[in-house]
Amino acid sequence: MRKIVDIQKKLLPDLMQVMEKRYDILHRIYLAGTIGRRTLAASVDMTERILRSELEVLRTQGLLDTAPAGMTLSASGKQLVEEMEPIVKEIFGLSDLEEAVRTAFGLKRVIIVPGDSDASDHIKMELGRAGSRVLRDSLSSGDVVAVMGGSTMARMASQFATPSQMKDNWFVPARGGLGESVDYQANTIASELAKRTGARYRMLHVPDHLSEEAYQTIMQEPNVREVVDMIRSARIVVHGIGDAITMARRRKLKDETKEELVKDGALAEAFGYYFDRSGKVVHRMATAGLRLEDIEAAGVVIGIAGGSSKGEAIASVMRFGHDDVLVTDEAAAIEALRHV
Amino acid sequence: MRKIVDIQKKLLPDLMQVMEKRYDILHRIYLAGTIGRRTLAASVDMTERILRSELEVLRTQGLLDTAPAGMTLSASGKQLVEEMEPIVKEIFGLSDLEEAVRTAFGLKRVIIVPGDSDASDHIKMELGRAGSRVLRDSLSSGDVVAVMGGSTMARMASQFATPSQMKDNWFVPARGGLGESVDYQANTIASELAKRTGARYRMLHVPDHLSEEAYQTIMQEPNVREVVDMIRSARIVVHGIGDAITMARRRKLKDETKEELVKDGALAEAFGYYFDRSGKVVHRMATAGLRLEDIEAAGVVIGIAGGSSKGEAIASVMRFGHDDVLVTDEAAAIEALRHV
DNA sequence: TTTAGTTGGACGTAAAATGTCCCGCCGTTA
DNA sequence: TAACGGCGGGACATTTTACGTCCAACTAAA
Repeated sequence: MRKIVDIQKKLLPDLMQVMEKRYDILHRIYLAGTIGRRTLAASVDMTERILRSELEVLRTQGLLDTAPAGMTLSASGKQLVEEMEPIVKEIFGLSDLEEAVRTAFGLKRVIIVPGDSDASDHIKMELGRAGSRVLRDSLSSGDVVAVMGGSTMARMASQFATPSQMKDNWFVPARGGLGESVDYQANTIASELAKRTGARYRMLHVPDHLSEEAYQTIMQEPNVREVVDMIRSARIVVHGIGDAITMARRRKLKDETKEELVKDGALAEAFGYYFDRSGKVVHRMATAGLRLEDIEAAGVVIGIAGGSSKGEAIASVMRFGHDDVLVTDEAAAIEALRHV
Repeated sequence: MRKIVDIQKKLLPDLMQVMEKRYDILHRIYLAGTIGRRTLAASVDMTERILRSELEVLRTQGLLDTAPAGMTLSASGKQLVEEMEPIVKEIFGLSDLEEAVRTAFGLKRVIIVPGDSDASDHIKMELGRAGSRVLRDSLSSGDVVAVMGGSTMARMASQFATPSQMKDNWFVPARGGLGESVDYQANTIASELAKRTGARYRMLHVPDHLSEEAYQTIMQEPNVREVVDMIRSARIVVHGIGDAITMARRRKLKDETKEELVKDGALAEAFGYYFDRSGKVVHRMATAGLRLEDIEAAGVVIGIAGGSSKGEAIASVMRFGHDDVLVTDEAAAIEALRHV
């Protein structure tokens, strides 16, 4: 059963949405017993006319009876709702969890894929796909998108699919930083996204750990300057979320810095910043690119991370409070809710 | 698995069509390896533009890669097609059967519901629902519909659902005939259909087995005359199909008439006529209403019957050759094909 | 180099979806 | 009993979407 639903989700994403909508309507009527169109419209948050079209379909299917006093489910309508409950849980079951996470961290939107990224590579891929969908749906014409690095971001990029070319979009790395493996660098990811979508991109080649002097010098370079300005004007920011200690090691921070991080209670890392349990910034990576104020100014900030081991880190970054959208998996979501 | 799909079909009536269409597209690309839009359009029999919209969905879902040389399935697209093959067989298995029956009897359209009406009442209901759908889809504004009696027709009527009122349609009994139980009389069925749809109806109260004289007299009655004229002008005729002997018994024909029927090889009964194996009329019910020439003149003739026991009778009536649409079940269809 | 086939863009038209308003009906309440 | 509020459903202008059609740019193979 699981299988056919998965297939349908891939093949008929539009119809699945419609299905949810129609089930929602039926379910409300089921609960209300008998209810009028206008009342119902308010309750399921649709305009009256659009609801009406849906009701016509349901009536055609014989699921709905109409009387002057209002609408009621027919026998087969009631039966359908009852039979559907477990199926709906299966298909849309994570929406409750999504809503819980959304309100817990005050986010605009939360997408949760089923499973645990720590346990299976397949889930990691799904997470990437979900992330790419969110990014695609957030994109408007002319948008500049700043992306961070990391393996999750790389998977997101590799799963990105677009119906048409996006010639007037830009992808840029959110920050410099060449320390990591090339595949996972923000530069690489920005360029892959651009290639997959027909968009344009810019790279930012600024080494980590620059002295203040060298930093100032390199920032004088017109082409570096130009890229940095573009990064700072990004309307959309997409980033992964990491464990602070792991990230520090991967970035080869000095031992004393690492100790300092531990002392300050650094727990999570995102877009070059290190956060403690309460979401406070305790350290920042020394490189050019997106600053905190740019993140605050960005239109849409999307965080992507999954796996139960990252739950706490995700909670920490979400408490920081500048993300709009979180894409995660079931295990991480449950774990994150424990650390609200 | 069957169950979940059945439920979804109620909520999304065109789910199957869309799914089949998209699968078909993917499958062709799968077979072709790499193929262009125009070639593909011809191969799946769609216009170029409509195919293009579908392709966009598939591309968005990451199932499809596009290159200047043509389109190819992505890895997950290939996987999807492979996973779908058995599912498609199960879900769409009946469409092959439908096509076989359609061509065997030269019909315009065949609808087959899974199962055997003889075995389960549930299937009988499904048959009724399928029949009501066909009738609904055939209806145009202003149509006069002549319906016959019988338990299948009664179930069809009770399952009829319409999205909106049909005030300018008429339902009339195809023939007189009061011999049977009231619930199954054509008059009752016409009135129920009218009530369920907001359409108008006329009744025809003419007893069976009238003498020629009485028949002529009753036909002089203006209101009888009027109804009969309306019946004969019906654009749509809907009828069940019965076993000749059973029907003869139910209509309380005289023993000698029954013997005659047997002698003439009467096998099936439909709209008051008895047919032999080859589809030739061997007897007619003596009552007012639709004549053979009216059936030939009707725009749409819909036959509804199911159950393996009726397979032969169905084949016989279909050979008669004036039906346009057949609604039946899996068992009857298989049986009918044996008697082509 | 030519040719046939490909994608993607563009655009006017047709069709469907939608917002909006109103009417007549019915049960309830004053 | 009369007024009222909520009901379904009809109607219609308008917006949005789908669709048919044509064309330009490009590529791979002949």
